[in-house]
Amino acid sequence: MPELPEVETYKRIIETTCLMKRIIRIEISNTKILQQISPNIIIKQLFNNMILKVDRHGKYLFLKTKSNQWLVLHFGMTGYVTYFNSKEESSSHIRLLVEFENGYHLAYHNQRLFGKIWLINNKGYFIKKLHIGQDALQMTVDNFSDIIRNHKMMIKSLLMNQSLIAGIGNIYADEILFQSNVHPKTLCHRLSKTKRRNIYHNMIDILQTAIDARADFSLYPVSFLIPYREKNGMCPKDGRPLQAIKINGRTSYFCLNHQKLK
DNA sequence: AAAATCACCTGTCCGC
DNA sequence: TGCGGACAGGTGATTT
Repeated sequence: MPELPEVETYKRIIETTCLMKRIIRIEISNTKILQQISPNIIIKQLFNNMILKVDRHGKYLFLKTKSNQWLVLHFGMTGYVTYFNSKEESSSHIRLLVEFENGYHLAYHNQRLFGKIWLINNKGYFIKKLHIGQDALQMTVDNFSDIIRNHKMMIKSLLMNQSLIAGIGNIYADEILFQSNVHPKTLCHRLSKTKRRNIYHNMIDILQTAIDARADFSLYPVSFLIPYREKNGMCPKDGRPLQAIKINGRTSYFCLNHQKLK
């Protein structure tokens, strides 16, 4: 699930529920997700601690603790968080569970185990070390345009490249190119300045719209491609069948009628 | 330099 | 009904 709008939504969930509450219990049910740290250390560090704030960079969440560390969450393909009281919430895929002194829980769910959790001291160094680029929503139009101009790869590959632009994944890349009327295989250096700027503005609009809808697809505008991204899907603009091709091993959906390869 | 391929995991859906 | 394969909103290493 989680691209930038989903992760931003998780950020807001945590911000509005979990800040400044003492942690009284930590449960870790999968150690594969933990990166270079043992469950015991995480438990020891989080116990009696609290979350002071939450930052997001691309698809990563950074939970700052009172002890001045960062609990870093990445969600992979299937991760999400929930906040709940008591045991009514039972999921077999909760990998990290934090209980606060008010009796509520923050759960990190992850079915496919592609997610990762770190506990680090230096956020800036972490972002640099993992080669995570500038967050998509923090970019300026000139900044974004220059990145496109300076590469020869396919535009969809660039949009999904986390070291160049952080936060866009397979489905929002499709959405951005669909709204921009650009074929996903268009080579970056062939795009005009006008087109580059147009893609930028669509990117910002789409991400912001998705965030405002709390990444709930059912609340997205009818003009969005996302709900139609499926086998035998139809273009929401003209009703024609969507094309499905593979780019970098990921399925790209687009409408050949108004996303032509020039 | 950039695309394709594979690997990592679990679960579901589709076709024979 | 059952089994096998393809596929899923991600990332990283390796090969072409």
